[in-house]
Amino acid sequence: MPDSEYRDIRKLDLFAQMADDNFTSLMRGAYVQNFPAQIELITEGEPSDFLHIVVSGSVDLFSTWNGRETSMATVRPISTFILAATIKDAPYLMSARTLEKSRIALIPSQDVRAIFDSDSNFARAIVTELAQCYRSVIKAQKDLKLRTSLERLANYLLRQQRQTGGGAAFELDFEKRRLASVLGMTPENLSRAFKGLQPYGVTVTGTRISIDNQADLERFAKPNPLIDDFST
Amino acid sequence: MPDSEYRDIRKLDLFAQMADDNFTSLMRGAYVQNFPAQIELITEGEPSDFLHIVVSGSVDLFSTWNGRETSMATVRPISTFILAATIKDAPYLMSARTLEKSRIALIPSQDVRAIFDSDSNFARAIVTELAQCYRSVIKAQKDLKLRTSLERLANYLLRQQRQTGGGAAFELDFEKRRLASVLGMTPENLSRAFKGLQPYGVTVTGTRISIDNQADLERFAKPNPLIDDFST
DNA sequence: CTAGATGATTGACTTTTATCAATTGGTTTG
DNA sequence: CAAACCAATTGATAAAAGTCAATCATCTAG
Repeated sequence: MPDSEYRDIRKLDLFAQMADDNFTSLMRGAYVQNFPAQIELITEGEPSDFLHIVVSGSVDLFSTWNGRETSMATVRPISTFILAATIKDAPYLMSARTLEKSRIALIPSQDVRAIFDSDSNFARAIVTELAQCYRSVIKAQKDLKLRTSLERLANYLLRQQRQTGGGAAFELDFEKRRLASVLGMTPENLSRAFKGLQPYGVTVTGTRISIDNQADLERFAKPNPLIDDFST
Repeated sequence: MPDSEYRDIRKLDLFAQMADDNFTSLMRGAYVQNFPAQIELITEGEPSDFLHIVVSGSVDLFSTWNGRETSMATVRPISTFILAATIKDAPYLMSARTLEKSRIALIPSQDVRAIFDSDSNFARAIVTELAQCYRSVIKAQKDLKLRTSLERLANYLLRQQRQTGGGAAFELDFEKRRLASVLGMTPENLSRAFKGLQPYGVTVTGTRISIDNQADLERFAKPNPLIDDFST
């Protein structure tokens, strides 16, 4: 693993406070691999052999049932995924596939569990990370249960706007079909939902979104930190 | 706090492995209180001052937005709730109200955080608990995004059946209006959904459910451990 | 026991969302 | 360049779910 990557991973909240020895030992057992786009990295139901870290590129976490599929989350650098399965030594609940050419670090789950047992700083970091993940899913759940698809889209746009710096115009960070899946609707419906937001001053040109009337959109979307603020 | 309750709490996975001193010190700062039914114990958005433990009775975790309300989960004895908020020292994401007369233990959040820092067995238990909670919400999320309301109800009934021992007939464990909310539908819709399951051999009499054709219902519901098995 | 309250159900209707089919528009590739 | 492909959009329709109002059933308080 190149030194710069090693240092980047070390800087992750999850690893930042742990003992040097333990980090080194974790990394000794780790692979780093380049994957092309659209490769299925893990499949739900399989045992969790590795904790994964997205070093570059991006990864889609998705689930299937009865021939249907839904996108649960997108993982972007630099962060980990399937920490809970690793810790519990339980089967993956979600599958993962690369969205683009990606570089992924794989740390054997049993190493993670072993060092978790011996390094209390690492254990604490894991707690914080898991609590964060838990709260994120709860927010997603509230979004899904309390809002219509139009409201979900409106709030998604406002979040995306904030995340890209707050300007009136910004780019969607993934293709619309997957945005639809993330938001829990069909692509056709997303198309119509974008139209439905026109009266509130939303203009769409390809992947470019322009919010022409911030106040109107916010009045409609009613964003709420207990749903939309991913940092707390 | 009566001795028997003290011992029951001590037996919880979360506290079972921690040092005696630390447990005693946690409990010294704790209150135990009896609440009547329908009392709002915590309100979403408030700072998380206490980790709560349901000693007896039951508690509904729910959320609201824009005048709408949805039931997120039910907590039954003996377990804790809002652990993630306590650990992160972040605002509650859900409100909680007693469903019936309930006995609740309240442990000051700062005590939990302090002992979490010093007792690594406790920290480990918290990790396991959080990972469990996280995976439960992911399952709920999959249930919601991948299934229609009829399928959710069918699978709920099968889960409930298993949980009550597996017999063909069993009781619903809460009122239908709240079941509807948990399943993400309106009470009217739940009524119709029960009718919709009649062709698969489901009979409803008040809160009593009878599954007359197990195979048929399962063929329709297609239960999946990665969604419906809450133990992994 | 009865009146009142509350939850459950039903019917009629509307809204929301999904499905299917066809078209558009851009991109890739032989 | 043209064919092939694929995501996105659009229109027509169907299915799912929500809303509103009325009624029914159950339970409880006086």
